[in-house]
Amino acid sequence: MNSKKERIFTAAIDKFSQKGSTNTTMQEIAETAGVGKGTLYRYFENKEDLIYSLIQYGINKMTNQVKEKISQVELPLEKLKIIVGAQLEFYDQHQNFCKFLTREIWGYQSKFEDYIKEIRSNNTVIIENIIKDGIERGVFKELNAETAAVSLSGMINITALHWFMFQDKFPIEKIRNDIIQLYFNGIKKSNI
Amino acid sequence: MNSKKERIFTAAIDKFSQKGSTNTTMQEIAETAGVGKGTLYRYFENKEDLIYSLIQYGINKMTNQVKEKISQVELPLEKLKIIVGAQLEFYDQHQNFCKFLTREIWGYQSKFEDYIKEIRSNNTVIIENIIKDGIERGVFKELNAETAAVSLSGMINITALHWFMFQDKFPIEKIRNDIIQLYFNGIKKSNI
Amino acid sequence: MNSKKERIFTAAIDKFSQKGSTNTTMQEIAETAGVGKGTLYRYFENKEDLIYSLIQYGINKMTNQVKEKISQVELPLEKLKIIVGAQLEFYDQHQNFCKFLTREIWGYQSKFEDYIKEIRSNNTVIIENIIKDGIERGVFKELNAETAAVSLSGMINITALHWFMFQDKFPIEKIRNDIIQLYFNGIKKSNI
Amino acid sequence: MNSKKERIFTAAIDKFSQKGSTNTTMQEIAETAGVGKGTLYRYFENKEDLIYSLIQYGINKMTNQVKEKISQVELPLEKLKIIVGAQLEFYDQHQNFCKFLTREIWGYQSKFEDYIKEIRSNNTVIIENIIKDGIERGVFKELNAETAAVSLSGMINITALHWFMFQDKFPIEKIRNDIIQLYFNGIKKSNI
DNA sequence: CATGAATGAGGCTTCATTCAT
DNA sequence: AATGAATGAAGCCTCATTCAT
Repeated sequence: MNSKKERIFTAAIDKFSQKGSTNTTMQEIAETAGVGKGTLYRYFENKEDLIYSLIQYGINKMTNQVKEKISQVELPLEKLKIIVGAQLEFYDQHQNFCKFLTREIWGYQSKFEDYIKEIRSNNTVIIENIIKDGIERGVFKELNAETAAVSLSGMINITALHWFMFQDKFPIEKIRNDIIQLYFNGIKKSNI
Repeated sequence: MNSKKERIFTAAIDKFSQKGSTNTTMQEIAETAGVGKGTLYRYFENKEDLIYSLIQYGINKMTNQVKEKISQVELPLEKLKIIVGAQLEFYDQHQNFCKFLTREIWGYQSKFEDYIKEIRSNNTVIIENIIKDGIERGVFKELNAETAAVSLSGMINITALHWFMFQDKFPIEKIRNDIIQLYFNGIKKSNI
Repeated sequence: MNSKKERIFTAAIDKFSQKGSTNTTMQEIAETAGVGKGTLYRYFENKEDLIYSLIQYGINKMTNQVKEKISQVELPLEKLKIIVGAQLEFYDQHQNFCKFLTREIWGYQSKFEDYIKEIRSNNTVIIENIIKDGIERGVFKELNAETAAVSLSGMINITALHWFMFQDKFPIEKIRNDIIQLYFNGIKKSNI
Repeated sequence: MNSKKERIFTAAIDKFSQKGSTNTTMQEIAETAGVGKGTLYRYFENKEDLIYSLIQYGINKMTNQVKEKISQVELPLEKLKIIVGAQLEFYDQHQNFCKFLTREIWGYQSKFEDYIKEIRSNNTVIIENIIKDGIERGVFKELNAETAAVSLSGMINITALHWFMFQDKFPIEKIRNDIIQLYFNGIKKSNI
């Protein structure tokens, strides 16, 4: 990856996460990246392309990181545990990207449609498949796998976002344990 | 509430949810509402004010609806059950507002900060308090109440959004049951 | 003169003199006059008409006041003395109108052309004729009467404006004497 | 001075003098200058800044021209003579600017306040000081120096404006002599 | 008669994009 | 290849004017 392109990526994520993509000017990105405005257009067709590329780049990075880790274990339960940890870790390392992504993904219908589908298939579907596998193996309850998968995604994503925005520190281990506990066994105390 | 103001509200939510607030022009809103451009400015100081008012109006409506319903039961468990149902119901009735809100709320610190705080205290905190109550009563596990509350919010919110965007129908009862089941007892099959 | 029309006139002069006619809205005038916005249009065709009428009204008032006074004396010298005093007095009584007028008169070419001509013939020409008369009678030097007339106008007008803007009080008698002294005998000390 | 900035200056003066600054659009200025609308904003922060800069630029130019000339003579009488000539000359060379300036300077307190003060101190005060000097030396009458200075300014300014607007030619030498004659010795024929 | 809600033309300004250097 | 001056489409907002009440 070209180092100048990386600088632009970083600058763009930085700005986008602070002010949103629409409120960030190409000028600002160029300045932050320390390149000329015209240079942006050597690496990206236009602003939209920059946003798309950014989403794709980040999603791929995150998905690959997650995929690699879950490939090392076999059981659905273990896989989900790893996903929660890996996802939180990634968000922690890339808070800005996380904010940016959340905002861009739940937004437009039209143009981003395809990208969103792709993100979905790259992300939620992974979880969905693990859950289906778990249901088949008889270790998970017979819930709608899609709902269950999206629920987990929502828990992780929104909790991370919430902590970023309203708290100073992000106690990742504690949060991970709570989410796993919650998602696996529920909030109710088992009253043997 | 003035009927023309309501028309503007509706038009704005409609457009904002489709294209995001920044990509929607005042012109478009006026046209959709069937009023003149200048009329918008009789009811709202400027575009920002329109967005603020919209968030506030919707949040209040939702919160009131939820608050009223949970006041009718006593047990934390029952309260949470009702919240899941009421929240999904509201989202179902106001899909566009739900999309708009999710998009506006997550992302930037910005000038919306205060509103977001308020929204939080009006919404997540309700859940948080119920959970704290449940923990004290010994019916809920000793998790971080904040994380647990935000997790539930995330589950409901993102699941609803997901169904709106990727599926034709919104089987509210089924989803409600799945989420409650998941949140109360977890995904793991109890292996007595 | 209708009292409501007078109130509008007064309000308009007040606002116009403070912010200029272009920066004053019909709304403001209506509010200051204590009437509805629509009412303005019962008395004036449009904003331009209001400005025109205002200029005309003020000029007429001033000219009449001056004309009446100079008709009481015969000699050119006496007439000029009276004009200086009367003009300063009028400006003093109608500072706002004076400011407004100066700004409007030395402005546009096009539309106001006719009005300006009229103002000129109503005002400067009076002085010009007195000067011509004085030259014929041999009491005034043989200067270009037009230049001499406009010069006096400029002296009076700009001096008044200057005092309004940069000094708290307007010592009208002192200024009148200085201007007369200056205009009649010049600044040079007569060196016997 | 950047040539494109000069072109904008010239275009702005041209338009402003014809229609007043408030009735001139940035669009028009851009077109007249032969540049794009956006280009104006590379050279001036906004319309107000353009007006300010214009006033300042012109005033400085005029004042410098005058100052330089009067520095070459010593006697108050000579200095004033030169000022009348230099000022008329400048107005003649920059008729449009003269119209623009007169219009902008007189009228409102507003935000231009500071600039007007500066203009005053750069312009009228020069005359005022010469007059004070002359009074001390015993060659000028003991009039209020401020009134005397502003009077001369008014004579020159308004006479120039008058000739520009109502006459085809501007017989600068003749006007200069008349004004000097008038200001030095008065209109009254000395009756030995 | 009087009012003020409603309108939309038009002004100022921003910013993605181009292109000459 | 890199730059940033230049551009003009497009957005927000104001305000003179109209007209139903």
